[in-house]
Amino acid sequence: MDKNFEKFKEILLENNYRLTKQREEIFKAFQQYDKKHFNAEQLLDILKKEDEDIGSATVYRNLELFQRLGILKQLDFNDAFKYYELNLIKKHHHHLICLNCNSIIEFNDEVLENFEKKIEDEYDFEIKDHTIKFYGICKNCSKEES
Amino acid sequence: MDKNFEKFKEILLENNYRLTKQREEIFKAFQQYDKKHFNAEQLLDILKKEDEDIGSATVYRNLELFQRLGILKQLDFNDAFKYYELNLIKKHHHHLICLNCNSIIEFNDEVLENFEKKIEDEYDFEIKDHTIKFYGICKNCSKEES
DNA sequence: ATCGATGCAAACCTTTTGCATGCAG
DNA sequence: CTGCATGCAAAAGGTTTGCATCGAT
Repeated sequence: MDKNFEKFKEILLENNYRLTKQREEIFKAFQQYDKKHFNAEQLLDILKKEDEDIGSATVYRNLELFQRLGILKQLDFNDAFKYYELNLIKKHHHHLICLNCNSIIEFNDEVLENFEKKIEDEYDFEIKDHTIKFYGICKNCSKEES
Repeated sequence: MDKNFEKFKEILLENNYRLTKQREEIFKAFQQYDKKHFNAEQLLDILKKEDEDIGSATVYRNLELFQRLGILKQLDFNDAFKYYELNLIKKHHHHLICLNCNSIIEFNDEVLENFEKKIEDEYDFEIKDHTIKFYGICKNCSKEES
C-alpha cells in the first residue's frame, strides 16, 4: 500500500542498515506533514509532540544517513540550519522564497532543463544537480503592503 | 581614480558609519585578490599576512554590515561557512561548483533573465534576487578521472 | 569630547562525537 | 548473540555578544 515506505525500507536494507523504530518515525514525520522542509530542530519538536521522543544525536545521524542514501535531499535557505525534504518520488523542483514572510513556494519548469544542456557544452562541465532559488515578495505579502 | 573605493566610502558615510582603518582593509582585501569569494576565516588569514591583524569580531561585524549596505553579497556553498563577494560593480552571475575539487566557475546568461519574467507572471511573485548553482564535475576533474 | 568601532574573551547555537547501553537481524 | 543504533553529555566549530578601551568625526 504505502509505496514510499516500502521503498524506504528497501533502501535501508539493501545498504545493510537496520530498520529501527526511530528511523521509521523520522521517515513518517516527513510523510505526514504538509510542511515540506524540516530542519533537525523542527523534526525533534514534531517527534516530541507525537510522544516519539528521539535523541537529537539520532536525528542528526539519520538525516545525514538518509541524505546519503537518497531518501532525503538537503536544502539550504541561507540561515543557520540544514533543511531536508523527501526525495523518493518528488519531481525535480525549485523554490520561491518570500523575503517578507519567509514562506516557500515550489515550482518546476522544463525550460531550465534545456538551459542546463547549454551550460554543459559551453563550460565543459558535467552537471549532476542544481539548486535554483528566487527571492522576492509573494502574492500575499504584496497585497498586505499595498 | 578608484571608483569602487569611492563608492564604498560614499555608502558608509551616507549611512552614518565611520570609515575606519579596519573597514578599509577589509574592503581592499576583496578588491585585491583574484579569488572571488571569501569566508571570514579566509579573510582573516589574508589580513594577517598583510600585517593587518584585525580582530575576528570586527571582521564578522563588518561582513554583516557590508552586506546590509549592499557592498558585499552573501553566498552559500552548502558548507559550514558564509561566503561574501564584492557586489558594487559585478555583473549578475552564477556558479558552477565542482563536486570533486570544489572549484567554483562563474557564468552568466541572459536566457535566465527571461525565464525570471515567466516565473513572476505565473506565480504572481515579485522576484528581487536569485541564486542559481549547478553542481557537477569540472573540465579538469573529468580529465583526471578518465 | 562624544559615541560609534574595535578587540578580547566568553557565550551561543547547531551539529558532531565518544562511550556505555539497547535492540534488530 | 553480535555488532550496529541509540541516547546522553561533552566537544566541536563557526559566529555573536558584553564590555572596556580606542579613535573617527
